[in-house]
Amino acid sequence: MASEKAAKAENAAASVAAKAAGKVAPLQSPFPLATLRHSVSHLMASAVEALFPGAQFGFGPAIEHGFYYDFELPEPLEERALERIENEMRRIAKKAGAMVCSEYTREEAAARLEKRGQKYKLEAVQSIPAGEKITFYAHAGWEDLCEGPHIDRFDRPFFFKLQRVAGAYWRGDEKNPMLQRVYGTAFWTKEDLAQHLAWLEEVERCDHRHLGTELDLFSHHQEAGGGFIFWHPKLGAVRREMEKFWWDLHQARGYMPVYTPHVARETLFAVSGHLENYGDLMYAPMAIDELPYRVKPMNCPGHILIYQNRGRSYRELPLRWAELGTVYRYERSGVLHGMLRVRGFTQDDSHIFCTPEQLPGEIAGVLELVRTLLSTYGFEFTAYLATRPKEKSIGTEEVWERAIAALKEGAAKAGIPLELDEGGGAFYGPKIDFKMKDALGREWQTSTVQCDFNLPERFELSFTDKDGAKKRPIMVHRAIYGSLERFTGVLIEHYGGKFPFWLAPTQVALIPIREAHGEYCRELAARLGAEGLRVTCMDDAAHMNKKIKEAAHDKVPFLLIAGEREVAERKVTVRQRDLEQQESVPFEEFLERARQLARTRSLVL
RNA sequence: GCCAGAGUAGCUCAACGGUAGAGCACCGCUUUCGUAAAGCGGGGGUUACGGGUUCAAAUCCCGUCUCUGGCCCCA
Repeated sequence: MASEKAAKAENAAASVAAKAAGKVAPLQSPFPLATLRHSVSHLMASAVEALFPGAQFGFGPAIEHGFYYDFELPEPLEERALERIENEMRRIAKKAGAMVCSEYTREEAAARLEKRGQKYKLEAVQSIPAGEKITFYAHAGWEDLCEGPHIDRFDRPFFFKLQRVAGAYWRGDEKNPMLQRVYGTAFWTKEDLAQHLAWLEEVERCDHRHLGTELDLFSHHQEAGGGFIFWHPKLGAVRREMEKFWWDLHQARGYMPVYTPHVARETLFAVSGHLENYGDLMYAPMAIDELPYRVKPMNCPGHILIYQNRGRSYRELPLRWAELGTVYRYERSGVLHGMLRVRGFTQDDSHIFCTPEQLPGEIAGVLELVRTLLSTYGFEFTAYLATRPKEKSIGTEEVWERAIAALKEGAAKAGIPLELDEGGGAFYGPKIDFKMKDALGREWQTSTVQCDFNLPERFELSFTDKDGAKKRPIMVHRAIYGSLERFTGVLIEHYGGKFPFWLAPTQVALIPIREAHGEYCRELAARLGAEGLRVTCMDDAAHMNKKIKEAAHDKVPFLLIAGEREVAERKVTVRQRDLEQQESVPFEEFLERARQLARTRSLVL
């Protein structure tokens, strides 16, 4: 078992490394890539001023894969203007020569910006703390307030591309005016740029929205409104496997299933505090028998009602209750995105009610569960301990300390290292969030474990302890998939639509060479089906070339081809996804292999 | 929600003021074939929806819905 896990992890790591290779840029030249990109953002700004006189400038930093610069322009910027800007950048770069840094006093700086009418830059210069240096960087007669650092000159070889235009609020605050942002990227070599662009193409190819259409996995509909996912049968099959796996893990760890309604009286959410703290994200009330009801945005109040239904003894704790609970949240239209950001989604939600003493053990249990689940899908992950927020939060300092200590202790027990996310906790308690890395090297937030001091208080939860005293239980919220929709969307991209055998919507396709071999194939299909495998028998009149093409298009893991030779020897010719070479094996041997792959939830295929 | 762009057959796209088209998919007939598209034929669109301009609108204008890229927020 241990070696099997190691093999899984190794396989996943190799695939991650291979795919991520595209985005790792080697360090070269005397300046880091981020410095080059920052300088190219200046170059772009100077080009924009040349082409759009009267432009106001915001900020223009380097970011993870490139840079951006925010502008306020007299006219809307269209994507097709990017080429013009690029050409102007090349023209300026040719004659630019050196990049020169000058230091000024606050007054001098303000005067220089005033002269050019740069209102955003003026605001920026005013917010530079006293005592800090105020510098400008200039090239080709164009200067910008900037702390640097920058490359020394523009006549070095470098390669860039402007990518897209977008809107962005000044200083990220939606009360401020919206500026136009141009994103781009830059590299020291042509090859690195080409490699990065190839990686972006690969990301595009793996986009779950495209694959979702191509593989007939899911859809959304204008008739239903944005943010609601319709799972097609093929993705339904994947989800059933995910749910089965999920439940197997939970059952083995002492969780019990609960089921709660989707709608409840508004008063329930008033008691829970959701109305007050979460109201903007909740759907409007509906009147039932003249009383207001709400669609649930979270599952916790429902689980609490079950807890409260009778007195609880310390003997029962910890209680671990789990539900695949579908919740609905009003998300602003602009944030919706495929399966990754939706308005209705199913959380693999669970609430653990326990004593303070039990907390570290419970946390360790959850973390182990997270690790087992994520690694089965081939994800690497990082765990972050999120501590008390600076602004409002509830609970005494002592309670927070104890909970954080319990989270740390639990993580140590489970052998999971924690990064620190200072002040990132919820107002009601500290938490551990997981970021998992997919095959393309991108990070996603899914799993979370949260301590909650708020709800037990609000609902006055209690248990009777050994000494007969009523005490307050601690509540742990945790979700591992987070949202089935989001996790599945990430999975589609992670696998590029090539689901491993255990998850594949169709696991095996049988292809008879002639009609006469159809009966043999149907028999084998029935055998495989009886094993619980998802099989299709392609015994219609089409030519076999076409069937192979179709099955390959659907990314079916195994094609079994049977003609005269196979029928005679009770064999099948196995054509494995993405493998040129094929082998002819006894059917029983294939069946055993398929069983094994499914049972172990192998990532190998 | 905000800024910008877009919505034509199931999918990918063409037509960009003058009769809405192609490839793939789908259906039918023929073909029974040894490894990634067999041949022939056929059906399918109130051009997202609603209004307007015009002799004439997929095409121009306005509104709504949905989507895309971002901002903000988040599972």
